[in-house]
Amino acid sequence: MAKELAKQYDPKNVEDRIYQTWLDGNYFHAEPDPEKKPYTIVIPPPNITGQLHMGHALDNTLQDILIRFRRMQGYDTLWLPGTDHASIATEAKIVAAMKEEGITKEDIGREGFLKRAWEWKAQYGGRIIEQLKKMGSSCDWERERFTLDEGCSKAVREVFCNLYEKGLIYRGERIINWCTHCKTSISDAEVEYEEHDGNFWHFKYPFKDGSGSIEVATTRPETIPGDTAVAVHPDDERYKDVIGKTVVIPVIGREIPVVADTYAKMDKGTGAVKITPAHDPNDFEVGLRNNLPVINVMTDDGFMNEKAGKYAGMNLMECRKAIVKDLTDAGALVKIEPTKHEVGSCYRCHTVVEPRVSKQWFVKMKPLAEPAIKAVKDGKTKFIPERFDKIYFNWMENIRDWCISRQLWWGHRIPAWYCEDCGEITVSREDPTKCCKCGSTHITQDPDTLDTWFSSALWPFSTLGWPDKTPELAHYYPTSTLVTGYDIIFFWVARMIFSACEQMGEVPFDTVFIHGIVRDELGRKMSKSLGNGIDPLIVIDKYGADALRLTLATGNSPGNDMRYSEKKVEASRNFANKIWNAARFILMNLDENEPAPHIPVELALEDKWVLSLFNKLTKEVTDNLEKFELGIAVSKLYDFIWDIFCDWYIELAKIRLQQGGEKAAQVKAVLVYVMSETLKLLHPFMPFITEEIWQTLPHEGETIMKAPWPVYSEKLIFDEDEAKMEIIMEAIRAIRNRRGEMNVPPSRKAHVYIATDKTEEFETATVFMQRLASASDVTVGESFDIPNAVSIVTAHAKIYIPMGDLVDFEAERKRLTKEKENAEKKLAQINNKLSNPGFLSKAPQQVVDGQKAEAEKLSEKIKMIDESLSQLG
RNA sequence: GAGGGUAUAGCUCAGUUGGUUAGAGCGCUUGCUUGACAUGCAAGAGGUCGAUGGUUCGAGUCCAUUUAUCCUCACCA
Repeated sequence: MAKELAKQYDPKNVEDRIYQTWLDGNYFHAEPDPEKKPYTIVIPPPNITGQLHMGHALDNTLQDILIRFRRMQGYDTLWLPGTDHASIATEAKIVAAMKEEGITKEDIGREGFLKRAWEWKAQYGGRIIEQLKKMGSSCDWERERFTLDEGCSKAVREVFCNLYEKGLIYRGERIINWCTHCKTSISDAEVEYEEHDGNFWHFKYPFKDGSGSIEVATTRPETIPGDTAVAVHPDDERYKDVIGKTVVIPVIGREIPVVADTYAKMDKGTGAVKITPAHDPNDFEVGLRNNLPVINVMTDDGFMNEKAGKYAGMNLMECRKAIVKDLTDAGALVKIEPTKHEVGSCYRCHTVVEPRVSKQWFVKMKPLAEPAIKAVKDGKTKFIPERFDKIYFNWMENIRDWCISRQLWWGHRIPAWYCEDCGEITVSREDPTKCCKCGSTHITQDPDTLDTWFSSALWPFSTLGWPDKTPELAHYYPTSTLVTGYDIIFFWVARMIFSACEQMGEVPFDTVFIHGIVRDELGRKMSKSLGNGIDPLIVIDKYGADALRLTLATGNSPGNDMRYSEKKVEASRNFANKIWNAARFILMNLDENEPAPHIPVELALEDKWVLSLFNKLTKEVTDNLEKFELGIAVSKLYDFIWDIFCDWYIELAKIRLQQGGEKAAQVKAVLVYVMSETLKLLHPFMPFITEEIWQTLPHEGETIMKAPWPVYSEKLIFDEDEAKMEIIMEAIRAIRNRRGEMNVPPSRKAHVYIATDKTEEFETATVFMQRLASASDVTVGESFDIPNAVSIVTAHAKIYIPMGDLVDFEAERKRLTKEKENAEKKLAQINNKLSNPGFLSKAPQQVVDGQKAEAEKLSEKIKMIDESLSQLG
């Protein structure tokens, strides 16, 4: 016994230590090597406010699998990590922390606030990175980036100026989504819609000339003080005569015109609609077309302002109630109609979003979207699974201009300066000292910052040094694969694609590998409010990172959601333990001076069998990984290791190990070879345990991480031996099956007689039968006549076990009859096919031959069952 | 309103370009202290692949219709 391992695998003794050796070896670091093909992944940068959750665990497991696979295949592999400053989320956290201390942003001012934010980043920004390391992520930590670091900021500034100079960034008064809690504008993508119960309130607006009234409906009565018109359709016969007339807003008393606009739909409600340009996107358009004034009646924190008259100071809901009451009292209410409608809320704080007119910076999207659509249509970037390109196209084709300015302090400040003298805007790569038009030095910078997604949109190239021409950019760009969840396609993936097409003239990545979200055991989204989130770190602590990774990689197909359950992790943990014990068994049998893994010259049947299966496994796993079928790849590995290698090969190996000498040396070599090669294939999925075992086994090289990926070998094809082995295994299974049915304990051995024409196979199998089928002895011959025996029929043999005292002959006859019927049924099906001329002429020869062979096997089996039945008497 | 996903064993899910008898894990039943592993070994029960129709020699897989369920997008008073 050379080395000894613990009886059970304990990841706690292994994972941190192994990770440290990888760091010490600098194995994750990449330097551009022009001799090698690059393979690059940039991490979806987690927020610095973030804590590792299951989504990160899944996302990073998938990335690490791909990166480790390609690294072993010999690519120049770079996985570039980093974090996102997450403007709105981070600022909210810091503001909340300050609130605890009783201070506000305004108390400490912009500079003081930013100082605090950077301190906060220094303190907490590294937390998520440390957590990613726990997962085993093999990122090049020397190249870690931050969206607000110097290089990224330079890229942001370059892109802003670039787009501004091309007229693709502009400043204007538009309706934007306003979050009254975060007190900032947000983009369309940042609004989440949810169905709410609400009402249509129908009100009468009287004509000024006393000639009756016009009825309008609204779901938001609090906007009434901001009404500046009532619109009707120009072709609407009912209202033909009122166009141009003046109505009086009830209670408010302000006079507004009735205008004709096609926006008013004749078949909706009364056909007349009130227009509030300051607080509704459509109304804003109507206002522009009809030159209506824009009256903003709300403050930036969700209250009515002085323009709302007596309602000033109320919050929106109070105002709604008050207005409804006042209008009702004034007799203006016609009816209240309950309804359901979509209400937008802020994706960060879930406060109801108010549409509001405001002066903001926008990116003109149409010219940017077109090349980005074309790039995907031309296949320059492929989505996996493919169906996500539809989602991408749908969004890109219907995109509206992107509001990029935020009324926040934490972020990239907008590089625009306003001249107090001439009003000109100076946009510049370097901070200007004077107005670009009049030369005045009285200029002030825009106080706003950019949408956090503006900087993450540049991530694939800003992190490689752009706008500078670095060797990294030249070698690693465009990146290879982007791994992310479908929930982030609009926010991030689409914006990276159009940004890269515009700035680099090239797509940012070849492939977007999309995964779903990890749900809880009941299929619900994991969320803070439900409290159903599972902390990956706790799972790792209990079961190990390898078990968690295996769980997330198994049974997960691209783009689909998956449910987390602890049972699954348990099964993964058990698998880790299984491998551990297989290794333990091998090590127990190795000598001190065991040679490095190699294939011995002399091979036994079972050696060829296992090598042949391993060889096929290598090909399949490689193919699957190249096609992003990670779940399929890992389940094949699982099956091979557990069923083929452990349950069969190791059991058979014990025979020769006990014999010692040459035979034992031979089988040891095969054990070591297959084990260590299989560990390589498994390494991307379970990096820690595979490294730990690989290091303990005889090996060449420093780390399994850099060991060459196994390749399919012509020398390891042993089809005939595989077939022979299969015949033997079939017989062993059949014997076990019969013994099992009769509840015979393994301790009760019995002589086994095998009547077969495959005498050679079964003679080699004698020892296998003794070991695996409780045979005391085995006699192989052409035919036997053994009374009172249990008989077992396989396609290639008729097996007798004289255990007459245990046999119920009546049951035996029934069983054999049933088995015969089954065989006959199948045979009939196959013969049916084989007599079909269409099948014979159109099916591939391989399939036809297979069916013919199967038919032969079945007839043979039926013949043998008949024999057995007649012997029963 | 538009688009999309999913439906396969009691549960959770795989199933690759259509091809022998549709798989796994968990759960269940039976038997095992087989000197790597009870986080284990062996055996077993359990499925008309949501429904209908079509294409095909052949359909869980492709097409159409339909039901259930989930999601995304959308400015409708």
